[in-house]
Amino acid sequence: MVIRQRAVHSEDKQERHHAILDAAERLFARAPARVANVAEVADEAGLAKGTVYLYFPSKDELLLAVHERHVDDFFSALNALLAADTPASLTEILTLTRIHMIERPTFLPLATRCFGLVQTEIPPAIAQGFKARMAERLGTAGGGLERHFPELPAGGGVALLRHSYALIVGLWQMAANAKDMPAGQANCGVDPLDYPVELERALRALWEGTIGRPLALPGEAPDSAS
Amino acid sequence: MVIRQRAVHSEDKQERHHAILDAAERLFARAPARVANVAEVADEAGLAKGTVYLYFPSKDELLLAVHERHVDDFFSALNALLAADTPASLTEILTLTRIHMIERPTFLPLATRCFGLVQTEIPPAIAQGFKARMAERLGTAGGGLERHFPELPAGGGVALLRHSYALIVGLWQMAANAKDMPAGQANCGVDPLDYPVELERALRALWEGTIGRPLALPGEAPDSAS
Amino acid sequence: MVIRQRAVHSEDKQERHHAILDAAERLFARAPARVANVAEVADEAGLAKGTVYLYFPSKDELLLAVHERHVDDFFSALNALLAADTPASLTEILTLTRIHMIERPTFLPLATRCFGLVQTEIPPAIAQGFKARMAERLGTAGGGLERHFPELPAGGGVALLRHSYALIVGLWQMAANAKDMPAGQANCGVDPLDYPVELERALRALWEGTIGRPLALPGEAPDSAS
Amino acid sequence: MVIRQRAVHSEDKQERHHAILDAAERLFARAPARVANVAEVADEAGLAKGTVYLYFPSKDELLLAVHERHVDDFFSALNALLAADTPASLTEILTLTRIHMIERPTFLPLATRCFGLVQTEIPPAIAQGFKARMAERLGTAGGGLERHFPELPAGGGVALLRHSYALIVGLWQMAANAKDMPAGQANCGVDPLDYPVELERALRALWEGTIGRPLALPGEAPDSAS
DNA sequence: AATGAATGAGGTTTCATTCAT
DNA sequence: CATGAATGAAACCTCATTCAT
Repeated sequence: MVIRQRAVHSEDKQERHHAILDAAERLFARAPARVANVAEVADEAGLAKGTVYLYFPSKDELLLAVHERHVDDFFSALNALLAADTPASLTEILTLTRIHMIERPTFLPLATRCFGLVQTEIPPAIAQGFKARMAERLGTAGGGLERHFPELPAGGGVALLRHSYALIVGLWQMAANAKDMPAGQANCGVDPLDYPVELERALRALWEGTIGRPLALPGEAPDSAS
Repeated sequence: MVIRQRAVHSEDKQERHHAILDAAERLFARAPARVANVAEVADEAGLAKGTVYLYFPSKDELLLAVHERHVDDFFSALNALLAADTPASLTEILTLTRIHMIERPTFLPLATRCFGLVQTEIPPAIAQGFKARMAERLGTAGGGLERHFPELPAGGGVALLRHSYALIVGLWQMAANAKDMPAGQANCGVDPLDYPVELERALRALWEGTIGRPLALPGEAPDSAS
Repeated sequence: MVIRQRAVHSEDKQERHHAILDAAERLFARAPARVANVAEVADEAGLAKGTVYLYFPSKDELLLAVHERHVDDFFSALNALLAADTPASLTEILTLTRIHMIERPTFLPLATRCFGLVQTEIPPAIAQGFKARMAERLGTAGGGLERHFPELPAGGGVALLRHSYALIVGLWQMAANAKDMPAGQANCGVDPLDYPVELERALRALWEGTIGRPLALPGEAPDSAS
Repeated sequence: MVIRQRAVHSEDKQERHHAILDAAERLFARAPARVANVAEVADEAGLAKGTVYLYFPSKDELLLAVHERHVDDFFSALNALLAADTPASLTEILTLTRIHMIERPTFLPLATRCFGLVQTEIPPAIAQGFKARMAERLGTAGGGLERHFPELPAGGGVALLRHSYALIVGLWQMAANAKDMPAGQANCGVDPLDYPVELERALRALWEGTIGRPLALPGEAPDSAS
């Protein structure tokens, strides 16, 4: 066992908090198929099982916290992009998505899992807090989006983000399930789903269908209305 | 038809099979938050626990079978629509979606759950069979779609169906999460998500963005290319 | 399913009886590590599960019947040998043992298993019947032995047979357990147990120790007292 | 010594370990016919079911540990006897056997049961460890035996111990089965088997046959070669 | 006599959480 | 604060036996 000092100061506690989240994320990245149990998380963090419960009231809320950190990272980057004066392109937004969601191996499995948690396992009060914070981030980003794409009606930014997120999560689940499909004739002429490619196409179609005009491809001029 | 004490004939067995699936679905509809255990399913079906195992090799495969029946119902209806000579409208397709997925209270929770099962719990051979059957249904429907919407390139039908399904599932997960959001200022100007409405908008945007032309609203002329 | 005629005559029933015993023995020979379940036995016999219960009151008694048939075969051969006028040699007796017990792959695993059954699972009345029949065979053979080896006191034949059987069964269990012992230094200079060789040595020692004089080796003159 | 609520130190854990083994042994002694389930063992030890699994990875390995403790006790005593300078007599060895095997009511039923376990239920790695430890004990004792009985060839000590153990176990199984044999004529002149008496006779015969000279009876001079 | 569908008791194991130390 | 031993509910699955057909 690693002998660790006690976290007496608030900053130390923050550090522990992070260490546990990191450990959980690491384990999840290592084996996205299963959720590690608390003992493993504690071990990975160099702590004892009981200590985890000093920092998180339950395993579910720990998982939710990991997820919320993911979401936060994405929205921080998105809001930074949208806060700038220079018009943002769909391509730039897609890049953010790729970095924070697609290529982060834990984002999507965890998002899927947390959806169920918030529904059922998390105490309502906690769940509401989570939802409220999500709504706030969403509102900010949605507003920013509307500034960059004036075709969007009021509320259209939020809606477009929601739809996009739905597509990202939903398509990933399909892609994960379509993997290892039998080859040959058995696939009935249905190509296996290449998630990143397919997602970009789908998002582009969604955005163009929503905004009502073609949006520049990478390398072209920015597609925000000037 | 008389309900036999024992399912001796093949048709009786089919009936039992269905009865067990029905029982599982009923329980799941009653409490989508949790998956009933096998004892409950057996009870609900009026059978003994062991009997369930005569018809399904494991609990997971029972759940998957419920899900597959859902999916089958939807695709049957869709293919029937697409097989007709009269051009199909997006509205008609959306109606099918509503009936078989949105308003069937077990479809979406179960779809979400089964995604995880197929990934990890189901024996690979069984999982592959499931995926192959899904691919076949998808291929058929995708081909039909391409006949009705000639703007779609080869493979575009399958892709559009996939994207739509992704949107349906993903947005439902968001909507389920957004429910019970705190009212008042706390919602930060973000309206709670009305799933059916929002989904229809999103799907319409997706389809119009994909097909490249406006598709008629309900009450208007059919939008398939004549 | 194999459609079979009903066994109406007594001889037909005997035949079924045998068929079931044969099936059980075949399965046990195929996988001595586990006891087949009743469904497998029925299947192997080309019958339905319920039919097995028409011929044997329980699975345990079926197993015991297989074992008793084994034992019977051995004692029949032994008694035939001892009934002859020509003196029997230890070598001849060891040969019988080898044929009926050692090289019959089901004898020893089943003997071990049945020992437990008779103790606990079999109804006392049935168990007593089995024991009484065993005692009868043993008494006959013991008497025969005493005629061939006059050094044996009254009762010494039975005792020697018992001791021999104990050695056969006990040593087999040790040998079975010693198999797959780690090689190299780890075996502490203890050679792995070669059951047939070791058993012959042990039996010879036991018999010579009991009878009190050297008994001829194979190829030598018969060792029965003339 | 204070019985701690929680076993925090290594020695406390050893104690718990023992307590669980003791509980299992007690239950087995009480009803040798059946193996208690884990819940019963836990109960008997005053612990919860889960706690047993903190100390033993599975029920089978718990049983094997009880058996190994038995065997260990016997070999410790035997090696202590053989390590002494004074020559050991067969009588002394038989006494050890009686104390540790015959009169310990759990030794023989458990040995019989464990034989099957090691064959099939225990993971190979664990089983090999068990076998290796058994081989080591056997090798040590066999070597000691050869010092006390110089007539034994190299390896003869191990062999004699094996044969003796085989006789002990095998004859016990016969004796246990012969118990409750029907009285009167039905026994065909075969006396019921008095295990301790019969075993002593058989062992004596085996040892004399192996060593090649009469070994003193109790009360006589020591029979080790001087 | 034959079948095989139905039964349901019975046992093992996991793991989130608590709380004595 | 930190630990990790202890808990015990929860769930799955097998299979000998019964009995309606």
